[in-house]
Amino acid sequence: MVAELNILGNGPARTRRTEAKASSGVDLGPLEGWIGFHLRLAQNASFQAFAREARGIDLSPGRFAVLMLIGRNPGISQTALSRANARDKSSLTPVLDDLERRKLIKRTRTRRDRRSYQLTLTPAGDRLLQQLTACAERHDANLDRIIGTKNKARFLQTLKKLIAELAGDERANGASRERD
Amino acid sequence: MVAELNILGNGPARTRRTEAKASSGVDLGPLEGWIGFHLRLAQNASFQAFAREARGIDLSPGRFAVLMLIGRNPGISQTALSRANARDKSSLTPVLDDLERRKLIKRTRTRRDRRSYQLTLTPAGDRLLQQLTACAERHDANLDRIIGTKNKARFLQTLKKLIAELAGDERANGASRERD
DNA sequence: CTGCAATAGTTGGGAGTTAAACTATTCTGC
DNA sequence: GCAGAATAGTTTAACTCCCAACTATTGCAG
Repeated sequence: MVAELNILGNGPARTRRTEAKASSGVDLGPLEGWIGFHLRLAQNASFQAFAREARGIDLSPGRFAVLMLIGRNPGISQTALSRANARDKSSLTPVLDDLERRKLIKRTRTRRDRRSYQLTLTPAGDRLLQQLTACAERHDANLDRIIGTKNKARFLQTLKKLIAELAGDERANGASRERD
Repeated sequence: MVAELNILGNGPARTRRTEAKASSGVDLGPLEGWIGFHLRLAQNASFQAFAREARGIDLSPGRFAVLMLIGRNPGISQTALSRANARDKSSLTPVLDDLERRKLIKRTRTRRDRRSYQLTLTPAGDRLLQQLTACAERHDANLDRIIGTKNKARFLQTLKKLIAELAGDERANGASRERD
C-alpha cells in the first residue's frame, strides 16, 4: 500500500538543488510548473491519506462516495448515482454487487419501471457510512491544518472553476458528453 | 486496492431527496465541500483537456511525463523514473517496452551495474517530446486563462504543500518507507 | 397491436495501476 | 571467496476505469 511519493522536495533538509531538482535529484523540467502533473500527485496523496485515516475499516475509499451518495439520496438509480459520482455507470455494477453482497445496500426493483433499481442503505450500511464520515472529518481537518481554513475555500473554488471550465471546453471542442 | 477516488469529509445531516441539489439533481451532501472529491474531478478534467490538446499525436498523455522525465534526465534508471513520476516501477515496464518498440527511447545496460538500464531518448523521441511540449504549453496557457496567472502560482503552491505534507504524514503514520 | 427509438443496467475488452513474488546482479561481512 | 541482504527490473494477479455492445424494459408512433 505504501507508495513512494518522493517528489517535490518542498521542505526537508538537504535541498541544495533548489534549481529544478526535487528531493530525489531528478530534474522535473517544465513539469515543475504544470498544474496537471501536480493535480495528479495531490489527488494521489489525498487519496492515500484518506485511506490511511480509514484503514481498519473494511471498505475501500472509493466505495465511500457511493455509500454517501446513496445515504443522501435514498432510492436513487444507478445511472443518477454514476453521474453524481462522475464515473461511468458500468463501473458501478461490480461495486454495487459487492456492497449488496455485504448487505450494506439494497437494490429494489420498482413496479413503475422494471428496468431500474432503487438504491438504499441497510442499517449496517448506514452505520458504516457514519464511521467513514468520521474518518473523512479527521482527514478534512488535516487538510485544513495543512493549507489553512482560509485558503481552503479559495483552493476549492479554484478547483471547481477548473472543473467547470474544462468540462465546458470539452463540449465546445467536439468530444461528446451527454447533457442532462 | 488503491487506484480510485478520494473522498474526505464532514457534513450536516439532512435526509431529503429533492433539494439543494447539484447540477444532476442529486444531493452531494458533504461531498460538495470536500477537497479530495474535487481534486479527483479536476485531475480528470485536466487529463482529458490535455488529451484533447494532444489528440492527433500518437502517444497517450500518460506517457508524456515519462518522455519528459527521460528527456530532462538522460541516463536515468527505471526506478528513479518511477519515483519521479510517482508510479510503481512495475507500471513502467510495459510503458517503456512500448516506447522502446516504437524507437522513441533506448534502454542501455551499463557495465557498472548490469541490473539497471540507462534510459535515453532517441532523436525521434526528442522530436515527439517537443511536439508534446507545445501541446502542454497550450494546455497550460488554457489553465492560466481559466484560473488567472496570478492565482495559478498560489494554486500550485497549495498543491505542492498538500503533496509534501500528506506524504510526510504517511511516514509519521506508520506506513513503513524506505529511508532516503 | 406492431415496430422502433430511448433508457436502465450488465457484459466484455483494453488501458492503467498497485502489491507481491520472482530473477538476476551487486553489496556486505566474515 | 561465499552466504545472505539489498537492489533493478519483470511478471502475475487483482482492481478500477472507460467505452462500446448487448439485454430487457418502457414509450411512442402508426
